[in-house]
Amino acid sequence: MDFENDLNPAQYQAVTAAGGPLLVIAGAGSGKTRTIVYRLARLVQQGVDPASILLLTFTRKASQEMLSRAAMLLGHGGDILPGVCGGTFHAFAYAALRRHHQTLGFPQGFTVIDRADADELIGRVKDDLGLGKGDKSFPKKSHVAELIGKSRNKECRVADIISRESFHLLPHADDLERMADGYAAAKAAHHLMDYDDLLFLLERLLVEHEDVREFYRRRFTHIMVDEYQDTNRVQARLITLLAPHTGNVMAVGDDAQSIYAFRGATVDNILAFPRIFPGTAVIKLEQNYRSTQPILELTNAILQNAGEKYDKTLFSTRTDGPKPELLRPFSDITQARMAVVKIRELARKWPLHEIAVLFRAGYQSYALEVELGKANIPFQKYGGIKFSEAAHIKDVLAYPRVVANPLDPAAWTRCLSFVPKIGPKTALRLMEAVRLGDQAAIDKAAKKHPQLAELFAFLDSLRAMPPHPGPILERAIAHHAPHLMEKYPDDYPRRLTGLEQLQQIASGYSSLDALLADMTLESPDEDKRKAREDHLVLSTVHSSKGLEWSAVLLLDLVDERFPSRHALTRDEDLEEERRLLYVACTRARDYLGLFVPETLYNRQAGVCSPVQPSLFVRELPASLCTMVRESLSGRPVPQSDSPDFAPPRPLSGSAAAPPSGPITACEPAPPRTDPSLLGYCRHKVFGRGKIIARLEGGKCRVNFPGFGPKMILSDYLEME
DNA sequence: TTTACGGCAATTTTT
DNA sequence: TTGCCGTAAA
Repeated sequence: MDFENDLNPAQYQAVTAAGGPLLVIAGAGSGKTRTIVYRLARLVQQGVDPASILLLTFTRKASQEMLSRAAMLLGHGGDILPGVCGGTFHAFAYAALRRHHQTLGFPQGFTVIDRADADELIGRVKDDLGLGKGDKSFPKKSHVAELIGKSRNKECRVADIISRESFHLLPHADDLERMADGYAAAKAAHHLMDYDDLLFLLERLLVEHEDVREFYRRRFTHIMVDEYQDTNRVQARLITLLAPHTGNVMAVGDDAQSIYAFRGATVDNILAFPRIFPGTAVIKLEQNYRSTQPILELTNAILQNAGEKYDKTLFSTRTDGPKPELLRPFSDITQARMAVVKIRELARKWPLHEIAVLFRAGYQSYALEVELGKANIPFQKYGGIKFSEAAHIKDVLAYPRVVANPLDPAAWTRCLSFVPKIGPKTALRLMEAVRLGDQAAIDKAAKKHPQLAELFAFLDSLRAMPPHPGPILERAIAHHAPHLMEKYPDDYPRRLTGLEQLQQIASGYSSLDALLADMTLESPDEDKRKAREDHLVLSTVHSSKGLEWSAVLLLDLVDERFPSRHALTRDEDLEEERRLLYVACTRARDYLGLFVPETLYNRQAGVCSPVQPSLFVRELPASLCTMVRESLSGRPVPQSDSPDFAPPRPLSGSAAAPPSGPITACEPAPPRTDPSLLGYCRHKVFGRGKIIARLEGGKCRVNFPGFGPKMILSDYLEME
């Protein structure tokens, strides 16, 4: 290993830094992973026992990649560096809690629940408290779950979250607090833990049990934390608690890439690190190995207007390359077609899997997905449903879950839902009967439903088996197969294949609990990146973190979409959107294309309305990109003049026809008396009404039942 | 109490 | 488009 040659001076400094706290600010594409891997390898080479190194990462994939690369450096072949304890905070917390579960008063262990299970439980709490019945203004259970989760991650009251970002729910604040309490109580009663509990409970374990804390502080002499900018407050406290006596805590991150504030991550952690660990050496990695200089100039400009940060300016030795392009389709609908044309062009230069299309939110790629289908371009979407979230997987896992924890309500309802005539209510009663050991009630129900007796017999037989996940899963799948066929008649074979994969995964485990926890903590959503050969990549910006492509296209860079309209009111939210854009643009190696549609199609109104380019695009110096307009044929046309962000002129009047094709997209709007514009509409005060006529000045005559005809500005109407 | 159906709203990001 | 929720029928 030739550290000096393989690394640049800053990287070398980070890799060879002596003991003590170390903070590495690693700009995008600056060889962050390389630095961690080399440091890991060097420590081991210097005789540090791998088992005394703790490597905390954001995803399991990241940790595996680092460990196997370090092993390679050390000449261990393709193996993963043996002994190093690596994984996510949640997975580490789970392992620790499991080890010490008696200490914490969970003699029977516990089950980790995912977001869907939490939603369900919260729904039940809502019913129990009799809240929200017939009240349309009461938030849905998943929304409530979100609020509760946020309050825990940010460590404030639910009411605070509400008053900060959902003030329309303030009338329900008390009820929502009660639900948060009820949810916590329900989890305790059923031996369940959600993601947040894992972290808080680990903290409690370490604070209250000095012996346990000392155990870990001695066991790990070196702690390395990746993506430190995405840690929340508990996670930072956990690091402090775990910090070894040697003081060897290394945090790596980039404050400019902090994009998880919505779930409690705070940039403060990385900014405060040197204060919390006095004597911290701070090293900045600023040389970028990924992108061309023109792309970096744009990304640096995006950061220019950011608030508090570690100042850094990325530079590259790759001075060549085209400027980023600003692509201007007529609308978000024609954007999809224009993107396909662009993708075809890029695909002449790079394989498809070197091209990615990124967007702010999952739904923004729907139109493109349709066009890609028509154009026969294969693609792979990231951020979609994960393997372990697929319904059939959860269905099958419900059986072993009942075996592992007979108090698990979500698991019971799932199993029992396959017995005809048994719904949520009966399922709940049966679970109670099981809990109380009320054999009479169970027998009675079993007599009534023959299939129920079968199910109980089956579950008992599972319980009687030795606790090996492999065989248990095999039986569960066999038992479930008929239901699968019934539930997914056309999709049956594909899902069965998925279950066989699950069986494979399960047989690699020796403990049922560990399998179940892993399935909720880190779904093996595989290395489909490399596995699927030549697929275009579609991804949300969040899921693109840490990845890179030769060419990157970014969709919908207009106000309300990116930045998202939810982020427009508060400054800190807007700052996060800016960093999100920064992350997106820094994924590109050679080509970056930014789509800025001139109009957005409004489905309800059936028209396209003009939009402003994204705030972040507007503030960019025009010289940093090239503008390309959409021609009538859908082909891009380079513009000789520099970008100009005067608000786009309305195509005709206040509305244009829906863009069904490139040509019709700019046909003149129909005359104002066109009957197609005389449909039904809604008004905040008068309710539903019928438009009788369109008048000058954007006004309409509308007939509201019960109120009679009124003259209304169409801005105040919502079309149906 | 279950199940089927239809209306209706919403649609950010996720360990 | 989906998916949630309330309603009505069985």
